[in-house]
Amino acid sequence: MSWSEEATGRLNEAGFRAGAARRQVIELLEGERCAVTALEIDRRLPAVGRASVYRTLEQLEQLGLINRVDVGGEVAAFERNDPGGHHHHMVCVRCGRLVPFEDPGLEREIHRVGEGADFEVVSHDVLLRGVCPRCGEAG
Amino acid sequence: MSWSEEATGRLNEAGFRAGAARRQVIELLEGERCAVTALEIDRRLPAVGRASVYRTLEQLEQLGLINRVDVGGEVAAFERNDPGGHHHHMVCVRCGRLVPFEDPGLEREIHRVGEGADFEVVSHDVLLRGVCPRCGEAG
DNA sequence: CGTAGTAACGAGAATGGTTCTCATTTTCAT
DNA sequence: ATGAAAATGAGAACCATTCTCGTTACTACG
Repeated sequence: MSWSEEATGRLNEAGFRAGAARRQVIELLEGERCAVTALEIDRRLPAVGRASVYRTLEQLEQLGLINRVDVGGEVAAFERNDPGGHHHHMVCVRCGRLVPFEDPGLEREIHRVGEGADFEVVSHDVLLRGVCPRCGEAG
Repeated sequence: MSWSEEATGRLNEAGFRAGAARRQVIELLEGERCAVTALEIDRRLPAVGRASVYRTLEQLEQLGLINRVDVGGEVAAFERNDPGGHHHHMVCVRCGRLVPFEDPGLEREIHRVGEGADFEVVSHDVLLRGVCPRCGEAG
């Protein structure tokens, strides 16, 4: 079952009705492997109102179907929560490019830290900041 | 040498003049062990203009004297960069409380990931989200 | 010690992402 | 089909942040 089918099903179970705006936002997210900002979604879906974009993102986030990604504090970005594709991000401090990576060893270590903490940890984020190969060459 | 003395010295070297607004912001940060938002600083320093708060934070960040901390995408928070006290954060998803922690094993693992990456990594952040002990009791 | 040049400052306007309001449209159980 | 209630979109409101600009204050120099 694809992520968009999973998402539609979970929304139905949660008591939401069908609607064109939400369907389009979900389809767009389905086609993105990494994070997209709310405004980019809005720009790419001229037929969908801003309010609906934000509403849909909020609903999807609450159901755990997408994750919010903070890379610089300015704008929030979102990506679908694919259980098999858990990853983190490197962001280029020069050009802002966002590159996903995964690392099982790092995951194990984070899990260990969570076990030993007072908090009941439910999720985590790792962000590496640096210079991407393209900008590194450029000097 | 205290952090505020270090900061003042570095600002002098960088060619900045002395000024009352910047001094007050630095003194406030000196007294905070963890992250504070720009608006909280503004509220706590009525004699200092908003513009000066943001200007000072920008200058301190560029000199590497403070770090920006993103915990939820809404507002940016800042804390002094204490070389001996590198740490990360756990944020409570219910009450928003921010708690610092450090873990050498995790640092090693992040360093290893950075070595193997295409990026030339210059800094990193880790954020654990969960329920703090206080909120966990409350149900 | 005065002075001039210039950086630092504060008030308030502008900006831009996000959230809210509300009238209209669409869904869906009946 | 029909009607109650959810979903939607346009635009206003909101709020953190940045910008503008006239004023203040620091400091190098005389």
